[in-house]
Amino acid sequence: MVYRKTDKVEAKQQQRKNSILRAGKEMLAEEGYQKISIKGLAEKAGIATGTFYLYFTNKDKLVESIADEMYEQLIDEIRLERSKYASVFEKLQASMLVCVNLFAREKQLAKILLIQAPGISKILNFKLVNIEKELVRLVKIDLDELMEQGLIPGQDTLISACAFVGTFRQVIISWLREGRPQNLEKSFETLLGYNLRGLGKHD
Amino acid sequence: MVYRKTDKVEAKQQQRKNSILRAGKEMLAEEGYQKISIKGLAEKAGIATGTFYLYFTNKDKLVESIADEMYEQLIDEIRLERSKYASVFEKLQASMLVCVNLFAREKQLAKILLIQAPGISKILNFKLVNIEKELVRLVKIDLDELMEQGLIPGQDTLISACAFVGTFRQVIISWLREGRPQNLEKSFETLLGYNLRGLGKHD
Amino acid sequence: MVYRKTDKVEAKQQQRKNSILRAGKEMLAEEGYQKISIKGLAEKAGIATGTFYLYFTNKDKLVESIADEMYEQLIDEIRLERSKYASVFEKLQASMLVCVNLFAREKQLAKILLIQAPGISKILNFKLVNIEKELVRLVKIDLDELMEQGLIPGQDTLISACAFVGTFRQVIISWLREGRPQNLEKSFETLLGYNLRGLGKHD
Amino acid sequence: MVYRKTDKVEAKQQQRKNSILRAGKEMLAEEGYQKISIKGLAEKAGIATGTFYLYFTNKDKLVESIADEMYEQLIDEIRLERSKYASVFEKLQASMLVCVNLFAREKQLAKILLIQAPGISKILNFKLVNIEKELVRLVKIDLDELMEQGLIPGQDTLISACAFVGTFRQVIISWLREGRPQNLEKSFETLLGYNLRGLGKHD
DNA sequence: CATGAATGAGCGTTCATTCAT
DNA sequence: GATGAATGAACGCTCATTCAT
Repeated sequence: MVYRKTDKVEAKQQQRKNSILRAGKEMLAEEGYQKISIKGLAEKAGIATGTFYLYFTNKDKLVESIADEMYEQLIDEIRLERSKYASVFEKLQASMLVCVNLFAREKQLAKILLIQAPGISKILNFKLVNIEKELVRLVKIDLDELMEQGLIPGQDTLISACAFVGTFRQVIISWLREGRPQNLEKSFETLLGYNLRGLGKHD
Repeated sequence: MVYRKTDKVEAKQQQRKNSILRAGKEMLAEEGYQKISIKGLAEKAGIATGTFYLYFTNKDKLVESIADEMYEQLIDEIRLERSKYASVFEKLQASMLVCVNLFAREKQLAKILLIQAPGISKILNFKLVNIEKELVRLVKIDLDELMEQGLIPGQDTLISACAFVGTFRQVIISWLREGRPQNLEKSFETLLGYNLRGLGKHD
Repeated sequence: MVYRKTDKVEAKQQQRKNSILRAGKEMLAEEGYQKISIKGLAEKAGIATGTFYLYFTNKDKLVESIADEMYEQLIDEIRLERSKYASVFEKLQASMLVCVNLFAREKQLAKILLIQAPGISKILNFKLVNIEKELVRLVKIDLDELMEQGLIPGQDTLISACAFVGTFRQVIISWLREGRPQNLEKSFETLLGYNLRGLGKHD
Repeated sequence: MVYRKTDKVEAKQQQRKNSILRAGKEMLAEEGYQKISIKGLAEKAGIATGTFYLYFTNKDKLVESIADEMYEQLIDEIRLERSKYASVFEKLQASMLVCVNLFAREKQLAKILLIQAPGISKILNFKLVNIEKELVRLVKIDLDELMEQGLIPGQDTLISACAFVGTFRQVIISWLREGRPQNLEKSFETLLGYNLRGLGKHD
């Protein structure tokens, strides 16, 4: 991608938009959607309340943007990481590692996605839920392939995919809420083992 | 004193309280806490707004009542069911079966607990989260015992307990959101197998 | 007046009405009109909320009744006491002494009349104000007579009557609010002297 | 930053604040505290309900502001006027003349202070009562001094101060309520004479 | 374009009054 | 007549959104 030389104004505007998004994520992670007041958000972003509406149609649209950004960030990283491996097992493993690492790195994102998602406006919830669904879908594709290849026994891969994702989800939630396990990334191997056994992976 | 609180009156009142609770659960399941307006709730329950306050101190207290009710319902059923079995494996299995059956029976309860829990007033969120934590705690106790008895290999039982609960959680969420798997109860065996393998249960 | 033999029921009802009036006065003196809730009033009077409306049309009417009762009590006592004396000076003196003694005896009544009167529904305020006006009117009649008799010099008796009543009013208010002077009745002589001098009473 | 708080804007805001205060005083004088509804007040002030809260924290704080304003206005005028005279008699006279003139000029203020004061929120009542107490206190100081100087005979100056203030209070109240005396300021001399005689001022 | 004061619909809650029992 | 649960209008207040500057 070739960068078009943006003039100062355009840069400033992008910067403003980003500061709004950043403030939005922060508040979404800490307080939940309803607690966000545009006045408070604007203050945090260093702008006037009215300015917010120059960048986002309304409160809902801001949160939609946050969701879209999160979706892209997660799926892009997964795509990128998967491309580095050849075997489906490795690809599957890479997918989950990306999630764990991303969430470990960006707690905020994790809180929004795994904890705050509901209780938000219908449309936003829909978007956030979609991220989760997409992850299960990707895992299911992998499992179907592994089954076809005879690397795992025949099974209801929808259930298995849910189970697979669910184990990670629950551990991450525990880590977010209670700080246990202390080191999320270290738990990855343990969890992966649990799931591979669960899938009945042939040695 | 002529006015007597007759059985009929008392029955009517209990009925009213229940209709408020029912309306509350319904709205909580469908819309989330913040979207509940007392006016709307009262309309749904077929009462005047003021009447609500004869039965509940305020909005928060209603949701607390719902949470408490759910907590008791779930934990009581688990306790009862566990008492029927002797082996830890059977007890563990019974615990999860209770959950699956209860949620299959009371979709609303499942939605509130698994989907809407956050984004609710701090105190309520705390209560709902506690239900989940309690479940993980109970499973962990079982796993610790199984490990001691040498029925499963040495492992980080916190991770395993999370994983265990997480698989059920995710499948139930999928069922709630997308209707798949169609028959939740039938998936139980599959899911149990996945987890027993994951735990490394000795044959 | 010959007492008609009332049956038990009628007695009970009068008793009830009185207990409502008593509770009303108490609350009016302590809290002011707006703070009176019918529920609280009923509780204090030992009746059910609905019962209140069997005895009084509404909240306003209760307070009107209280005002009427107070008016009669004060004016009747004044009339009675005045009748015991021949000279106008003595009658005037007797009028004020009645007020001071009554207020000293029934602090509640004083609080309602001198402190809480306004801020009450228009009509009630009107009634309470009338008590005060009546007192000034009575004093003015006395002063006019004294002037005619040449016992006090020529003067604007409206002003003098207001001044006369005002001195008592202010001292009583001070006593109600701050407890000073400690003994209201002892201050009567002092105050009377102040006013007689003020009126220019010939020795 | 393009938006600048220009003088014009600031003037507009001060004007708005004043119109709220004016509406508040008007309603307070006519209806009493409890009858003020923010919606009604806003309507009278020509603003939206929400706008009120940009200028005052809440209803109580508005009335506090009104009280504070009144207190300062009265006490300041008294201080100023007293400073123009040397003898205590003149100072005392000046104090009361200020009151009479101020109340004659600002009927509203008089109504709030002398008629509506009670029945208002505890804190406000406290403030308004304090104005009255302060006046009595000031008068008492003067009387104590006059007594020390031998210009008036020995007496209970608390009672005398109350009496003194009470005469003015009652006349002003009569003027407010009934329009009599028609000309308040003309009555001042009469009233002053009454009190000086009452105090036993030596010729 | 940026601002933040202004808006007013909508919230949770109270309470004088009604009415079925 | 007595009861107290039920009613719903009205309250003080908040906050997403608009718009004059």
